[in-house]
Amino acid sequence: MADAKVSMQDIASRLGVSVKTVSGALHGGSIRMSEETRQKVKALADELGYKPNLVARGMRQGFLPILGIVADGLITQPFATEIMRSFDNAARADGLSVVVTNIGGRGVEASVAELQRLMPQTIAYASMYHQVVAIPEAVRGVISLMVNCRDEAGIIPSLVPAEQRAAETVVEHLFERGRRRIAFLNLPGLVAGRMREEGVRAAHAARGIALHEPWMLSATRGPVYSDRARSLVRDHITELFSSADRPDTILCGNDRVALEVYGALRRAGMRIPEDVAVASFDNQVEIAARLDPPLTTMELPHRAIGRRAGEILSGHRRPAQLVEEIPFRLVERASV
Amino acid sequence: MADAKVSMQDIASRLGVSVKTVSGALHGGSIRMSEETRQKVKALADELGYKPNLVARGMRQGFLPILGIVADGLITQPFATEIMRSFDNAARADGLSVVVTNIGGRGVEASVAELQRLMPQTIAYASMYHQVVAIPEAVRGVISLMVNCRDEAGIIPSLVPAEQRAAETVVEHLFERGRRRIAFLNLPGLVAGRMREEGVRAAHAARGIALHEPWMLSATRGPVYSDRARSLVRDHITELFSSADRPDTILCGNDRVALEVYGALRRAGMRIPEDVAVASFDNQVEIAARLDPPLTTMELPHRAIGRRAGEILSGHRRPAQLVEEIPFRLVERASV
DNA sequence: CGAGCTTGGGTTAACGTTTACTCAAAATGC
DNA sequence: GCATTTTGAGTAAACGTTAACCCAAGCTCG
Repeated sequence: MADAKVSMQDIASRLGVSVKTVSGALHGGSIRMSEETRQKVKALADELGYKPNLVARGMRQGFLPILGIVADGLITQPFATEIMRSFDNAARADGLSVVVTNIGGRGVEASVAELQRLMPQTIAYASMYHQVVAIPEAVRGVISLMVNCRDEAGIIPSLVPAEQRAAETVVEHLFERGRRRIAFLNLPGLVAGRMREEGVRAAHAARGIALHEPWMLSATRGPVYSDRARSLVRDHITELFSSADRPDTILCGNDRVALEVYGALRRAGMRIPEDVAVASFDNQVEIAARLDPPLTTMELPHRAIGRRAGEILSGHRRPAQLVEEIPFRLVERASV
Repeated sequence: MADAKVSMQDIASRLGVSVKTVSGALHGGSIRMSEETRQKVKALADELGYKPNLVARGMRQGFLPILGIVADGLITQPFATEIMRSFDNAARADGLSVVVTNIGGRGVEASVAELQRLMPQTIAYASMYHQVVAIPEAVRGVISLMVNCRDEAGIIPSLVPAEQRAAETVVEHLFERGRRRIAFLNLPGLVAGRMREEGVRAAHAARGIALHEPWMLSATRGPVYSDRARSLVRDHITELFSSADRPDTILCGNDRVALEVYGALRRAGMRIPEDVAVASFDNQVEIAARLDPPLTTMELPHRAIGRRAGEILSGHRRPAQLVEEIPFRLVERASV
């Protein structure tokens, strides 16, 4: 109908009431008012196409319906856009807009300061990968949730993937499939890597199956797996299959490592899964689903993390505990 | 220093001047005022760590320092995050925040309405891939730039990749490398595909080299290349190399098609580039750089588009013309 | 039936900025 | 030296919304 901006004043004068009456009628239940007046106001507001001016309201209340995100590499890395997407959906359902600012080179404090200019309702810190972040004390009070990471001081509520549990699950799954001789090509430089190793050990212990210590290997020289580490993976595979004492399964630190492992195994003449099973973590679908055979992998719960974060930040739920762990999902494909 | 929010009023009363004086002093040059007062105000503002309240200013002026983006699949598709990233950088340099809203299933009007609630300074429409979009008349006036797409009515300034020019460039490059018999596995359902075909034809015409019509092929059945079209690509390759009249180059509609072509050629026993060269469009690095041999491809100018869009939207430059074409870059690798 | 309570709604003042208007003092021109 | 212009800065209103406060009328209850 009408589209030029309609203010409460317009509604009020047409109805011969005061602005406060209009505000009260539209605002909700708490203000006492006759049902008749309320309906009258609402009807006219609808008819005129009234949209509240959020900026004016924001000035009054001291904040805007905005959810600020300090993104640590998030936009940059396409892999983690899942988080953003489900986050965005959850926020929109509550009438909140999401404003993202990348840390870039600036540091957390500058990023938070930039966000605060728009007076967001809440600010969250979201990381592209599972890490432990040192949040400067000055901004600790203003960040209300850590997404896909934890703060070093252990003060801010956090949402992280249940790494250890995921490792236990996949190892358990391998046991069920009759695999007993598992080699782990881990990424030990990362938080996720360390926790997954714990899980692998715990799963073995729980079943009373001995873990072959020399098979706990590193897929990387530095902290992160990169193309430069390719040869290292190949060497590991060569070594593993040169002796008679061979593993029946290669568990990989992530799908990219698995990609390399596939190549190395093929070169070594091993068939997957007949001669050796391969399993992994992350479920980076561009890799995992396209490998031949498709890769069994533990899916990072990015979507669930985003959704949960949205719920918490828009106020529907409180975090279950200070560090809430979100479970992975086992994606069974043909490699086991 | 001081961090509790400092308002102009605070500065004014400490200095014994009026608020308007403070506003004038900080606002810039146009208001007449003694240089002494101005300096005094600025100094105290600095000392107190004054940050203007953007929301209050926004209410007064009717808009916030926000750049609104209606994203058509942009966040979803990691491929195009390049645009967003350089966009974000350009905007931040001007003190603007970027607010993105995904169209999702809602349609343009609803998305624009949502954005407008925050009173952005300007709104742009950004697409994940080069397309022609029908912008409803109601919101035509409010969208000031089309990014990586054009509006059907030809009214809104647009920034698009120079598809035809890119095709000319790569074909020219192939000619220079001595290739004369080029087969094109195009994506004819897309705007980009149609324009690239024009370019391929134009490049042949410019050099007076005959184009072999049966080699202008489609890599897809539907409009977009998907995994389902794999077999079609394989069939084309088989066919092309079954006769004696063979091409010496396969130009692919995009890198994913090239990926499939690599497989089909290998199966057919053809070596790249010795027996046949392969070139492509997009430079999706995860594919193009990792293929063996690495793929020569025309890089989509996503970063340049984002940067240019940021410049235009923050007001530094006007678009050169209604539809501004941003050139691709030839990325030479070993496949030619 | 009157005191006190409830109800419905108006009045007014904020929130922090910007800006149109005003006005006094200083500077300039004759 | 007086009239006029320029300069510097104050006053006040406005942006749209919310909220503390107030008041009048009707109600309940002893």
